[in-house]
Amino acid sequence: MDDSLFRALADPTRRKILELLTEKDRTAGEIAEQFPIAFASVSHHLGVLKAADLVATEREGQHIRYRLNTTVFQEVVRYFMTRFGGEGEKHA
Amino acid sequence: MDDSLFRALADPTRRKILELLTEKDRTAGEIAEQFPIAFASVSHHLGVLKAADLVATEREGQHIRYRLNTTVFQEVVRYFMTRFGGEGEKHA
DNA sequence: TAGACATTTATACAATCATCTAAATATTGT
DNA sequence: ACAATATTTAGATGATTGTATAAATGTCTA
Repeated sequence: MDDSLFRALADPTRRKILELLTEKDRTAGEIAEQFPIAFASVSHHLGVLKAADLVATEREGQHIRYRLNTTVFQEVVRYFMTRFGGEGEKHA
Repeated sequence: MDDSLFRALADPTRRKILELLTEKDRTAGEIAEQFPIAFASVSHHLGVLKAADLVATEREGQHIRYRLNTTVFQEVVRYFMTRFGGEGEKHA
């Protein structure tokens, strides 16, 4: 379980980005316009998420489309369940 | 899902502390001696974990005993499963 | 190839953070 | 009450981080 993963999750803007990507894949611009900060700042956040392997990208002409890497989230869930797991998730 | 929770999890020393507490409850001193940093620094980390409600404390004479707050971990697991969940946890 | 659009990279800066040492607080035993 | 032990709090410092603006890169279309 890489350190970059938890650091990436520590920022609320990045978590919001991940939630946006839950709904559907989006381009960098579509993501950026959801936030009151500069495009370049969002791009930086996207870079952090990508470095943590939480998202993947694909170029689509001028645009770059981002999508969740769900595999990594499964690893996160597994991390918490195995280490601190307890019994809170049985029914899901 | 509080921001302090994710920020608390972002530091590797704090995650290690949590893993130590998985094995058994421990006093601040027992925890601190596991790390190469100053006791005061560990105490600071413990404060962060407590502020995030990831651990709870109980005074025992001169010592202060720390224990995991497993309820919060269940919330973390639920957070990931509901938002990004997918199917990675079915069999656990 | 030039210009427009989409995105990232470079650079700078203020804020936050992890750590340290020293001082303060709390408890116990003499 | 005093000294010893356990732990936290205060204050300082260097490193990291989130954000901004400006410049660079990549892609499309005329």
